[in-house]
Formats: sequence, structure tokens, C-alpha cells
Amino acid sequence: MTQMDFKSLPAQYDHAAAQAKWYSFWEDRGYFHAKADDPRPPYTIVIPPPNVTGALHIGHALNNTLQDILIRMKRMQGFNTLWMPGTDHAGIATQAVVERRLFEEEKKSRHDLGREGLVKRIWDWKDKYEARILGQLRQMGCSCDWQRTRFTLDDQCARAVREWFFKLFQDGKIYRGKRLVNWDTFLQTAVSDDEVFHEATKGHFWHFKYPVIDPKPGEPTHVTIATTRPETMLGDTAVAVHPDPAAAFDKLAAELRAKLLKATAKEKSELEEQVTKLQDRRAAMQSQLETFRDMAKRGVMLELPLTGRKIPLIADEWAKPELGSGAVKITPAHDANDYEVWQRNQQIGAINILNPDGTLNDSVPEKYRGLNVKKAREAVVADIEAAGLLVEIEDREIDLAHSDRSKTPIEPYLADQWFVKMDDLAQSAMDAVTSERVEIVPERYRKGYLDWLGEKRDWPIGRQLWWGHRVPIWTRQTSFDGFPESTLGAAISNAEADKSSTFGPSKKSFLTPENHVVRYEVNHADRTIVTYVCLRPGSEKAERQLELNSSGYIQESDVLDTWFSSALWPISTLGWPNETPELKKFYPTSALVTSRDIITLWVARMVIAGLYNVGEVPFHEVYITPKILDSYGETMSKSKGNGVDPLDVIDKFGADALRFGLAYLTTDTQDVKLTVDFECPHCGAQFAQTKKNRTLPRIECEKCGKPFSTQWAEKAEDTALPRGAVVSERFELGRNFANKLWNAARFSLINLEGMAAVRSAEGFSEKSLLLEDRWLLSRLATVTQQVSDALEHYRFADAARTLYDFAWNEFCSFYVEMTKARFAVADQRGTAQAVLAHALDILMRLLHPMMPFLTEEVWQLLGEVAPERGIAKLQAACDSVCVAEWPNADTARQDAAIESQFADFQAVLGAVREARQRQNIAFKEELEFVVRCDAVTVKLLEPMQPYFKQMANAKASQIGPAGAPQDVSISFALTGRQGPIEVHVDVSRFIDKGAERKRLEKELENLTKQIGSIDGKLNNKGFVDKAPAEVVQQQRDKLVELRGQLSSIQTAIDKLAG
RNA sequence: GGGCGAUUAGCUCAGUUGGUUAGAGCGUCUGGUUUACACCCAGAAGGUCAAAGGUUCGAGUCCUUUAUCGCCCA
Repeated sequence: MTQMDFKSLPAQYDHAAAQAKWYSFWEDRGYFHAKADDPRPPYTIVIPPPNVTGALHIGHALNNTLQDILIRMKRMQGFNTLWMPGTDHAGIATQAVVERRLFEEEKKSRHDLGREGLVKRIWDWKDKYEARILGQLRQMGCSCDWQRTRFTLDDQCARAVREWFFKLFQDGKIYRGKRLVNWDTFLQTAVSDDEVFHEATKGHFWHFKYPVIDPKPGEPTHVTIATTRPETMLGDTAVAVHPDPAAAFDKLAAELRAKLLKATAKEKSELEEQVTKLQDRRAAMQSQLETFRDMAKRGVMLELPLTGRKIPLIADEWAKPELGSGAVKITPAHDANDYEVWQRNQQIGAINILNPDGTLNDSVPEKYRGLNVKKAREAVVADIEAAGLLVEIEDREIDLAHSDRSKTPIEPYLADQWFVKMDDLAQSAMDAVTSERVEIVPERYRKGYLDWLGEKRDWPIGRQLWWGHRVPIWTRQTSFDGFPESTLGAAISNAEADKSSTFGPSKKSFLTPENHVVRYEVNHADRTIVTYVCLRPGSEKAERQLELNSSGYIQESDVLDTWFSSALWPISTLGWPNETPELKKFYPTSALVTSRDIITLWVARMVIAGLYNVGEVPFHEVYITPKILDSYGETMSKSKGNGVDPLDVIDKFGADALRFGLAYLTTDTQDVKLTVDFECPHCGAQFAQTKKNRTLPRIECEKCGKPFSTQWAEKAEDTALPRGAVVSERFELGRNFANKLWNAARFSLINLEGMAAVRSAEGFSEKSLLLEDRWLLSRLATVTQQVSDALEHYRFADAARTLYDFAWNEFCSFYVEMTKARFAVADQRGTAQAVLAHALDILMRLLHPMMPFLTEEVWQLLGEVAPERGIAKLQAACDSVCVAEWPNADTARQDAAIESQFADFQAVLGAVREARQRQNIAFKEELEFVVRCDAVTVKLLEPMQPYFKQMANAKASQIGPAGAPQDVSISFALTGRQGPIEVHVDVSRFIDKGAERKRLEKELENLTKQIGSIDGKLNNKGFVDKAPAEVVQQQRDKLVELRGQLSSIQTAIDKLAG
């Protein structure tokens, strides 16, 4: 076998080359593919499907890296590992992006294209970004089972959506109702509360008078109301006053008094002022409010200006006696609070005054019809003023809801919606968490989940969009003019009972009891019946039949909320509703890794859907990742322009560095701030991304002044410039670590040549293991335990830090350094090689989940020189570290005594090195030193002579109980395992006595302080009596030690003086 | 208004059930080219653990209050 010349390996780790080589290697060998008939226990994660609106940023990189770390570890542990990949269609978000571009680039609206045309455009968009996203995941090294890639809008997912909807409809859990929704007048759809953001804006508070109809003598002739949205008065259906003003005032006063009791002096005066104000107001207004209340009870009507309508004065607690006039206008169709008032006072009714596009509809007087909100507002205010009913206009800051998607103001709007009843469903998902069938990590996120579900608010699932799963319901409206109303109830219950109906299409053979469910809605006002037919998936023929003109059914035009399909993700991807082998094998899945903002939107709904459809929770553990913020502490987002593209980081630092860096940041408590820098493509200078420059299409380098383009570049003149990457220096840590590992491996490879021959000739003897071998093996066992345990419990940062510290500070800085001296000695060579190869092997396995490319590169090279590895027993290395067995901690090799002996050696070495640095003595100059210590330590240190030479260019001239300092030396008093160790480094040729005395005096002061503190503790009776005996003993030992050190330092000082 | 979290070195962050003199990376300073690595090596300086009070023999860690910041819900 011809061996590679390892010396010719590059001195820097070539991440690009490794990435290009190994990803396809793993994929070609099918390592990522999980088979349903594999008998090994399964370990499954479904990816949180990234939405196809745009490319992934570093937050996604974090989320997916963590999943890959778990998956890769479990794969090595011998599980049948499935990581299910895919993307999400993200209904409103994607449609909004495509519509916006359509408008920007072609000045067209979606209506110009029509439903089919727009949907085609969105599919094109989806294809492009899906490819981009999946490509990014590959670049990161994600080991997804690509053969199973799904999309929430593909046929398989569509079937699952249809089936779930059908089941819910059949069970009576889906209903249609009128609800106040957040209406986006731009996109013309309802958006959920979660898609709305609030912003304080400058606005006004208008006060109007409504005339009272036929007031009794002495009663007020007008009621004053106030509003921030005057145009909504056209939809008023009542004015409310409080039913018991006296009680309301009493309550407020009581609350203030309670606050006052607890208040600080500073708050007190302010509260007292409030009390006075309230008292004044009460004196002035209570009797008038009671008059209004009495009028309301009597059924007094008001004249609603501009409309010619009469509306009632009602008593309802929503009216606040302490605010404004105490009376409040009620517009149930356009205000959430007023809607609630309507629910309590059904007789007042509700009037929707808006068209879907935000203009006023036919329910308002003709002159306002067709006006948009802004124009209507101006007109109403002008007309009210002209009528002499305008009281005043206040300036006021208003909290205005905006649509997250279109950035336009939201109008509360009464619309027909499909809802899912949440009572039992929410309860089932709560039970799953309280019973710990689903465990949320970190635990504090449980509360939010349970609180949200506990509200059991019904879920509005319809979206007035074109991109999504269409509601699988066909509707027909028929008149029942020909039927006496009294017989209707009976007709319908008959129909329900035998699934055939006078009005329904039951006689047609295409509808069978299995494939459809029918529900009816009787509308007495206009004497119609609406028939809803829900069809099961796979009834395409029935769908076509229903849509024939003769039967007059049309399919609902709304599509379903994206989360309705995402909720099914863990089961739809595995083939549900079919009972596939995959579903049997891989469901419930093992873990879900996601971000906290979708615990309610997504996680809770997956639990609901899993339990409802399959009867089992979708996953056993949910790990919530930290969130990545930019240097201002803001969340990263495409629209803000502060996102970092993982590919930029990979280009510059490598995928291993990205992944390791991310794992290193993932502690369980914190969000993570990342510095974000531009990198100039001309001169390579890095400078901070700021709020100002982060959305510019072109930027001039702060250093060389040359311009470069950014992600915002669109004009040809900008895109022609070279693109500047956006990176973060935080990943330097990972890059440096990767390089360190690479070089340690390179050193090992160079020195392992011929190893196999030596090994087989000599055999292996346990006795040939030196202290440093035993130390390393002991540490390796402990590190293996710690890393496994940390990853098992989602403590990614712990695992990363443990590996970093061990690999750099122990393996490289000590073990590898020490082998340099041993390789020079023929009879030590074999053992050192065996241990080195073994340690490198284990280290690569432990690092593989975090740094897959580097570890594979090293693994393959190591395989060339050491195809068989191990300590007592040789084993052939596996073809790829990707499927190598996860290390088992060799606990028999853990040895605390060895570790502390080694620590003594490290301390002595450290003292010698410090002496050299203190005195600025070049490494070339050999130092001599004396060690005074007990006999056991002598035995330990004597064999270490070669290492003192190797690592500090120093020689111990004496080691023993009688070791005496040279005339001019730098002295250290150390705490050894057996007892005190004094190190005296002979610096007669070099010393700066003054500096050394200063250092020693400082040391003396330090020791004195410590001794004082321990003395204090030991003289404290409380401590001696109450603290555990071992802690007290520890302090006593410490005191003795410190006193010993004090005297050695004192001696050293005296000597310098003398 | 309610809930959750944060505040530790110049910066970004660790710090297990309370127990030696609170750690790391970057940055700063000093000095280096030794059988891999300057993306390196050997050292150093740098902290009233946000503030106040409490529990305890002992508090960065537990409790209370306050301040500032962030997120979620209304």
C-alpha cells in the first residue's frame, strides 16, 4: 500500500475541499436514508419546515445545526435515524411576497392574473426558493433523508389536510360563524392575531353629540361620545352607559386606596392626586350618569346623526364612568370590545360598513358609499361639524394595528369564518404536556403553552387567499319559500338521520355515506337553507358532479390557514391517513427542535392533530432553541436587513466553524447577540453593520473607500459591483478550532507512519503506558461521558465547550507536545503512537455531530495510516465516521490519582514557564530549576525531565525533599497533591531583582489576605459548629498549606534582599 | 396591566444541588519560531457579579423590593 505524504497536507484546513468531497460521499452511500423495515430502534425528527418566502438566515442555521447534531449522534449510537426534511407553503406570507413583486415589477394586481395565473407564479417562486433552502441545508451538512422531502402543499400533504378536515367536520368540530376578524384591506383577507403588529401613531380623539329622542323634562338632550375612528359611527348600533355608576366609583376608589397603602413616598403624592380627581369627578357626574342609566332602562332611543337611524341607549359595564363623558358608542362589527357588548346585548345587532377592499359599503348613506376609510373619516367629521354636533377634537397617541404582511392598517371587520372548536382538542394537548407525555425543554416554556391552550379560543381556519389548501366544502343556497316553516326542523333532522335530504343531492349515486358529510344552515330571515357538503379526499368524481351546473354547488373559495397543514406535518410526512409502514415505525417522533415564537401556533396544534388523528402525541420532547439577535439585540429578519446568510459564513469560515460556533452559543437560558459586519470584497476589511447602512443597496468600504453591493442591490449599476458578504466575527472561534484540530491531526498522521508494523511486532503491554497516557485515557473517558450526557439533554454549549477545552488545552497543549519527546525514543514510540491514534479516533467521533466535514476528512486520512486502532484491543476502523460507533466511556480508565499527579506536573511546568516570561528570558536559553517536594512527588517528576526540556527548555537540577534554592532564583510555592511543592528557577544570569521582589511581595500580601479570611472563618463558632465537617477540614488543610507557602515566599524575599 | 427572561472583565458570554482566590473567547499588554498549527506558542493585566434589604456559619447562586432592557399575552 502506498501511503500518502502527510507532510504535504496544507497547513490550513481546507473547508471548501472537505465539504465538496464528503457530503456526496455520505449521500451516495445512503447513510441519510432510513428504512421502515430496519429492525433497529428508531430515532426521528421532523424538520420545522422552513417557509418558502425566502432563504434561510443564521437563526435557521442554528435550528437545523442542532437537529443535525442530535441526528448524527443518534445515528452513531445505532438508531434507525430519520430526519424528515421539507418546506412550508406559508400561505399568506408567500402570496404577499409574490403579489408585492408582481406589483413592483409589472404593476399588476392578482386580479389581473386571476386565481390560476397567480397560483402558477407562486409555484414558480416556491420552486426557486425551495431549491435554495434545501441547498443551504446541504451546505450546512444537514443529514436529512432527502428521498422523503415533502412540501406542505404537495399531494400527500393535501390528502392529510382533506382527511383531517373531513373528520373534524364529521365530528361537528368545524362550524361557520360570524366573527370579528383582523381584516387586511390591501390583501383582502383576514389575518390572525399573530400576524398583526401594533404601533403607536399620532391621531385624534373626536367628541360628538348624539341627540336624545323625546327626553323627559330635566333630562339631558344629548349624549356625548368620543372616538378615534369617527367613520365607524355609521355602523353604531347603540350607546352604552354603566349600569351602576356608584358601585363602579366605589370600586375604583377602593383600588386606589389599596395601592396607596403599598405606595412609596414618591408615588404617594401622585396617587393622592388621583383620589382627589376621582372624588371631584364623582361629585360632578354621578347623578347625571345615573340619569342616563335610568333612561337606558326605560328604553330611550338616540338619533344617530347622518344616518337617519335610531339606536338604543343601553346599560353595559363596558362603559367606564371615570372616562370621558361616561358614555361609549357601540360598533359591534368594527371593534372587539363593542363586539363583546353585542354578545351581551343581542338585540342591538351589528352593521358591517366596509367592503373587503376597505371602502364603505351599501349599509351607509349613499354619500359615503365607496369612500375609503380616510375620505369617509373626513366627510363624517365635516358633516358632524356642520350639524353642530362636534364638541371637540383632542390630539392623542393611538395604538394602531398593522398587518405584518402588507404593513397597512388593520380594520376590525365582521366576516363569515370557518372555525375549529377548541374545547376538547385544546384540553387533550394540555393533558399531553401536564402528564409529561410531551416534555418541553427548557421547562419554563410549558407555562406559555398551557396558558394559551387554557383559553380554548376557537381557531379561525379560513383565509381569503388563493395560495393554500382550499376548504373542501361545497355550498348551495336554496330557497324554502315553497315549504311551510313549521316542517323545516323535521325535514332537516330526517335528512341528518338518514344522510339524505329533500334539499341535498343524496339521490345521486356519486355521494356515498362514506365519502361525504352534509350540514344545513337555516336562515329564517331570507327564507333560505344553505347546504354544506364536505367531501373526503379521493372523491374527485363526486367533486366534479357537485360542481355541474344542474346541482348548483360551488366550492368555498377560502383556503385553510397554513398552520392547519403544518399541524399535520409529523403524520402527513409519514404517509397518514394511510397506515404506512413509516407511520408505524417512526411515529411518534423522538424530538422536535424549534423556536419559541411558534410554541402555540405550531407545537400545540401538532399535538392536537397527532392525538386527534392517530391517538398518540407527535413527539416526546420539544427543545426550544435560543434566538439569534444582531448587535443591537434585535431579532434577525429579511425585511430588517440584519440577517446573516449562513452561506456567507460557510464561504469565509467553513461549515464546521459555523456549526461549532452555533453549538457553542446554545446555552439554555439566553438569546444570543451576534456582531454583524460587512466584509469589503476589495480589501477584506470588516466594519460594523449599522441600522443606517443595513438596508442600503450599495456601500462604500470604510477602509479602502471602494463601493460594493448588498442583498438590497436591484439597479444594474449596483448589481454590477462585487457583492460584500455579511459575516460575524463570532465564527472565528470555530474556524480557529477547526484549524487547530486539523493541525493536530496532521502532526499525528506524520508521526503515525509505520505504526501498524511496530504495533504487531511488539504486541501491547499495559505496563508500557506512561503517566501521560493514563492521564489522557482517563480524561478521554470523562470527556466522553460529559459530551454524551450534555447532548442527550440538549446542553449543546456544554458539549462544545467540553470538547474545545479538552482538545485544545489537554490533547494538543499537553499530550501531543509530550509525544514529541517520546517519538525520539525508540522503545516509547509504539505506545505513544497507539494512544495518539486512539485518542484522535475517539475525538473525531465525539466531534463528528458538530463538525462533520473535518472529522470525516481526518477519519479517512487516519484510516490510511492506522486502519486498525484501539488500546488493549485493535479494531478495524469503520468506512466513515458518519456511521462509526459512538464512543462508550471507558470508565475503567478513569483515575483521579493519575489526574492529580498530572496536575502537579502541569503546575511545576507552569511555574518554570512563568519564571521565564517574567524575566523575559528567550526560549533558546536553557533554564535550571530546583524542586523541593516529598518523596512521592519526586518519583512523579523525575521521569518528566524530557518534557521540561521539550516544553520549557528547562532542566531540574535537583528534585527532592532537600532541594535548596540557588542564590538568585524565582520562587513559587505550589499546592501539590501530596503537599507543598516549591519551585526555584535559577535566574542568576538574568534577574531583575526589583521586579521579582515586587511580585513576591504582592504574592505575600495575597497570601496574608487569604490566611486572614480563613482564620476568620475558623474562629467563627458558627462556621465550625454548623458547616459540614469536611468543609471545615478543607479550610484547616488550606490554612496549613497557605502558611507553608507564606513562609517559602518570605524566605525567597529574604534571599533576594540578602 | 399580566407572564417569562436578562443584568458577571473593554466586548460577547459560561458559571451544575449555596462551600477554596468567579472562568472562557475576542480585544489590550509583554515575549516568542521549539517535530502540527501566527487561524499559532508562552505569559500578564483586567471584575464592589445592576442596586438595596433579607435568609444562612457561608450568597454570583435562594427570598423580597427597586432600576434598566428584551420577549410574549391582553
